[in-house]
This record gives sequence, C-alpha cells and structure tokens, in this order.
Amino acid sequence: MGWRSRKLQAAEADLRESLLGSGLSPRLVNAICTAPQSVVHVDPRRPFREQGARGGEAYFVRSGVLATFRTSANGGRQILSLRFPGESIWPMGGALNHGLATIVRTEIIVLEAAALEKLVDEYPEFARYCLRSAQRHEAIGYEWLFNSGRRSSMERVAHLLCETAVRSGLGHENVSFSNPFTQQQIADITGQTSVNVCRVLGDLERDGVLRREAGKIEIEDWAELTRLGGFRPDYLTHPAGGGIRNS
Amino acid sequence: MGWRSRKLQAAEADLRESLLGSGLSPRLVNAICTAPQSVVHVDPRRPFREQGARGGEAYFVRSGVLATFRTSANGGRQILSLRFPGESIWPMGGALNHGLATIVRTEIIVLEAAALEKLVDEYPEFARYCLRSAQRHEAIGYEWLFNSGRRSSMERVAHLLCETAVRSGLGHENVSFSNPFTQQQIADITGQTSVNVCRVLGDLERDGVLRREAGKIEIEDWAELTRLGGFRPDYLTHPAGGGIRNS
DNA sequence: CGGTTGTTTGAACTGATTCAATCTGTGTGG
DNA sequence: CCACACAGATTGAATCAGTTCAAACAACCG
Repeated sequence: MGWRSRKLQAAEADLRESLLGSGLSPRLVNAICTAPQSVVHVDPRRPFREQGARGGEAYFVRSGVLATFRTSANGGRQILSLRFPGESIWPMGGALNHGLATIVRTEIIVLEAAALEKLVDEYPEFARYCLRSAQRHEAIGYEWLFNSGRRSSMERVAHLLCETAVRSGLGHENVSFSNPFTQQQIADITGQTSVNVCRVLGDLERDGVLRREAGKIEIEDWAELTRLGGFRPDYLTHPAGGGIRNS
Repeated sequence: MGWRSRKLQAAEADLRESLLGSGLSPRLVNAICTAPQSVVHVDPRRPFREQGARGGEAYFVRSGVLATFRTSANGGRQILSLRFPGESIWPMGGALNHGLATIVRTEIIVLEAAALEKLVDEYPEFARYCLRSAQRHEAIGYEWLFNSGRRSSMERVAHLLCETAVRSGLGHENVSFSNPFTQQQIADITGQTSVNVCRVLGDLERDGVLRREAGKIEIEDWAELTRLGGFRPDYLTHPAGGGIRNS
C-alpha cells in the first residue's frame, strides 16, 4: 500500500488506478471498468441502502467513507464495517443482511454484480483479489469484535482513531486529520452511547493525547494513543499484488 | 446444506464428501485430497496454534469445534470465530493474527497452504468456494459484532445457543444437544464473565426456555429462545454449490 | 482419596447508561 | 444582520447491568 500515492489513498481513489495499483492486469481492469456502472454522490450521515434490499450490486468507494450497519429492536445502531476510498463491498448473494450509510459525503461507484461474477470465473487473479479483500475485512471485523468484547470504552475509542488514521492513509507521527465521525457514529462503531464517547474524548484531550478544534483531530501523542488502544496495525496491511501468501 | 446428511454435518465431516457436497468437481476434490496433509487429534479446551505462529497451513475440521481467539493485556480472552465440522480456516498470509484452540475434542486436517494456493489459481470453482466461505464467515463475524455491541447479556447467550444449534446441523423444534461449551467459553465468545453467564443460564432455565443436565442442553422453547436472541438464521445459509449469486 | 476443573451463590463495587437540561455552531429565511 | 431552527456536543445526577472478589459446592479422574 505504501507505494501508492498518499493523497490518492487518503481522499480519493480512481477505480482504474486503484485496481491497477492492486496488481491486477490491465486487461482485467479494463473489463471491470467497462462493466455497467454508475456513480452516486451521497450526503453525510445518510442511509444509502436499507437492510434487506435486493443484492446484485457491488460498491466501490471513490471518496468519503461508507458504513455497513444493523439496527436493533430498541433503536440502537451498530456499525459493522467501514469502507475507505479504494475499498469496496462485494455481493454476498441474496438480500443485503445489513444497511449501508455514509459517514461523510461519499462518492460510490455502483457496479452490476452479475457482470463481476463472470469476471471472477474468467480471471483467477480477480478471484484472488476478491478473496484477499474478503479476508482483510474478516480480519478487521475480528479486530472490532475483540474491541467490543474485551476492551474498555477508552481503549475502543483510541483503537478506532488509530485505525481511522492508518486507513485514511496518514503517517504515524503527530497526525492531524479532519475527524470524519460524529460522536454518535463513534458510539455506533464502538458499541456505546454518544454521551460516554463525549466523556472519553474529553478525557483523551485532557490527558494531552489529542486536541480537537473545528472538526479536526490532532493526535498529539501517537505512541500513547496506540498504547491506549492496543493498536497493532498488522491486521490492516493488505497483501497487495502478492498472492495469499506474503512477506 | 439441507440435503447433506444431518449426522455427517453434525458430528463428523469427511474432507472428500464435504467438498463434493459443496458442489466442487471430483477432479478438484481429488487434487485437494491428495495434497500433503496430516490429521491431528486435539483434546478439549486445548490451545492448538499460538497467536503469531507462522502461517502456511490450512485447517479443515473433521469433527469437534475449533475456535480462533485473541488474548487481551489483562488476561481476558475473546473467541473470534468457531469452525464446526466441514468448515475450515484458510491462510491469510504471514503470521496468524489469532490463536487457535479447541472447544471439545477435535479432529483437524492440516493442509499445506502452498499447494492449495496453486489450486485456487487453477480452478475458478475453488476460488469461488473459498470466496463464499470467507464471505460467510465475514457475515457470521458481523453478527457476533452486533451481538457484542448492541445486545444484552442474555440476548447474546440466547443468540449463541441458537447459532450453535443450527451450525451443529440440528432441527428447529425442541432441540436437545450436548452442550459443547463451558461457561467460561460462552463468556469468551459473548464478551462477559463466566459468573454472569452462569446467572444468565440460570435465568433461562428458571424461565423454562431450556433445561440442563449432564452436559446436555435441551431447548424447551425454541421460539422463545430465538426471540430472546433476536436470531434470524439467514446469515448462516451457505449458498452451497451455487455461485456468489444464490436463492 | 486428593487434586483439578467447572459451576453456583452472595455482597460490594463500578463503568457505562439513561434521562434531561444546557450549550455551541451552522445554516436559512426574513 | 438578526431570529430561528436544527444538529451535535457537553454536563450532571440517578440508576443499573455486569464485574470483581471470595467462598462453597459438584463432578470427574487417576
């Protein structure tokens, strides 16, 4: 991932460049890019697809952040995963078993799943690409599960901030980035209430780990934040280009 | 899945039969089954691979239950996923980012990942099989995440019992099965303490939802248990045989 | 029998929720 | 430019679900 343009990774990702960057062959990339597709712009904090919607579509995030979520009986919402620019959601078949919603304003390329499925059969490299991608999201999901199950409120928030910084393509030292989340969204991701998130962020700021102003978050002590969150970025390193095996 | 022998699904799964049952071609199944492999028997509640162990292996569960887990700084353990007979763990590359441990006595077929990777390239159907499998486990992981994040202690336990019954291949009405879990394991899965699990199980029994004796659990009111756990089995239905598309 | 592992119960404690009120910033229409 | 509405952030007080600690009990096994 490192060799890809930081700016591209952080803010915007072209479908073609992103796929080429993953090591897919030009011929395959061309086939994907000429498949039926449309681009959608969605405002921040807006639902995009309801849970239970018919499948048959794949989504590629060009810019912004897209979330998958489920809603509980008593109205609570749990965000299950995030997709940053260059990441995508591949169809599972049948109906969507979670809703899709945006975090910030997001550009989504909607592709026809049927066309892609054919490509999976025709191009072994594409199958491997999808497989790697699925396994990476599985790994991230397990990280989140560990978060929810065994970490304290502050650890969860710290971990999320670390992951967000890295997945946004930012460096590791004294990071400053525009915080994409409302406190309610952080709560929906980390499985708590927005009230408590507010308190935790306050504590983090009081302890000099981060500073907040005007929708921006500046990590003042990255080492301390990763320590607090128990954050080890291994699980995020996409074995791009290579096989299933890597390093 | 329905057409596969219940007994096979529940207790024991032959590698060959299981793969054939998933719709893979005999030629491919043969290639998989003749790849270098060994069978390991592991006692209940025993670690099998440590977190951080070198990858390069794939694991197929022939009988028993295998868990992936992570350990937190303060000694707490979180079980991230379970594999029932017929299910498997495919390598993610690099080192294992979680440990493996058994729930009950388990027979594991250990396959060489390198050999399988070649098959992924050679057989599109195998790539799709792996992809489906990864997506299914991703879906189960999301279900667990929702559990941890937004459901109460009792809901989580009820949901786990439902999932276990279904994944063990049992029917839906008045199920009675030998409970594979210790209370500590249920706690490790649902992200709580064994003390609380004990209380919740007691409550469930007192409310007439289930009965326990001699390591067995009898679900007396399946409808009520699924209601309590908010359990909808859709996410478990493996689109076996079919493509990514199904239904 | 003694050792080990798992279950049960009680009492005290606490991290996080809930409810409710207030505060802040931003955009909109008059 | 102000008034107003709205969404999000902040704070306090009361409450509670689940933890922690500790002790007793049960089952199993060599």
